Amino acid sequence: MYTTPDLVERGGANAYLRGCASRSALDLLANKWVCLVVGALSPGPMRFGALRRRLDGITQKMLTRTLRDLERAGVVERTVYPTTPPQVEYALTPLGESLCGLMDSILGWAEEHMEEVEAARARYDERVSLPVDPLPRDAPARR
Amino acid sequence: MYTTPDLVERGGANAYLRGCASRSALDLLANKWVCLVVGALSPGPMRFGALRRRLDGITQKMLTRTLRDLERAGVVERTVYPTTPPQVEYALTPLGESLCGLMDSILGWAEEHMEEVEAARARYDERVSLPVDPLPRDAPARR
DNA sequence: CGGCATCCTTATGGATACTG
DNA sequence: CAGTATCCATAAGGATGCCG
Repeated sequence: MYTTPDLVERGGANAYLRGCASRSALDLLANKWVCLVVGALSPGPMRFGALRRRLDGITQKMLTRTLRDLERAGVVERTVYPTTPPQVEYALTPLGESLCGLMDSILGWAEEHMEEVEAARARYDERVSLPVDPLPRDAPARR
Repeated sequence: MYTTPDLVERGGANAYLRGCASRSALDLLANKWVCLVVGALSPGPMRFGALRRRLDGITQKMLTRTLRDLERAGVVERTVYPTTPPQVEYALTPLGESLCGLMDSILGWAEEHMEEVEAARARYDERVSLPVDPLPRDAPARR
């Protein structure tokens, strides 16, 4: 079981309440594109087009919207070089850089555990597609 | 600037590609309720109703769906005690517990930086609602 | 108590076309 | 190049009612 004094402290009474820091942070961070953009900018500033190519599959619309949200939140900084054609470069602010560790942890967890997740899903789908298998009639039933 | 050998290694060439581990992990984890549920279960197993009360504002539908997804992914385990009325208890699996550190980091980041985010948003909204302020005409313009 | 089923509204996000 | 604007399909998610 996972517990730390800190978690007990923070997770106690009214963590997870509607307006608290964790909730608003998750409103910002619990977003696929946000995480990917921050991750992509970790190594250094990047132009719009480069970001788009790096984040395979993102549409121009979603990239623009995500970058605006992050700029507004103070996580990225947008610099326009008034050349022709225009160049727009995005970089993490110090606040944005404070997220890199987090994003890196997610990446690490992904590579360490996603296979296990896939396997669990396969087992689950296997089980639910089975006919009613009569479990042994002792202690708590697990589906 | 944030760089680690690891990040350069992992974030190189084709991280963030469509089918890779990071993408599927984000499909699972970049979800408000998923994070909150894992966080809520960190201290120990909890019954459905307790979870619902703890996660202020979640609907029964979303809680059920989230728990099913997590059960399928092997992150939580569902145990039914066939009493009347029925009791259903949810607990993190070892895989689920491997996420606690991550969730805790997010909580920590939130409490450390969300005020700064709010402030940045206020400044941003201030700036964009201003009339066209003529910037000094030197190097790169920042919006 | 812990769901599932249904209806319905809103948000998300893709495709496409146009612009400085 | 780096957007903005528009339209449209689908998904997310809330409200409500019923059930074992």
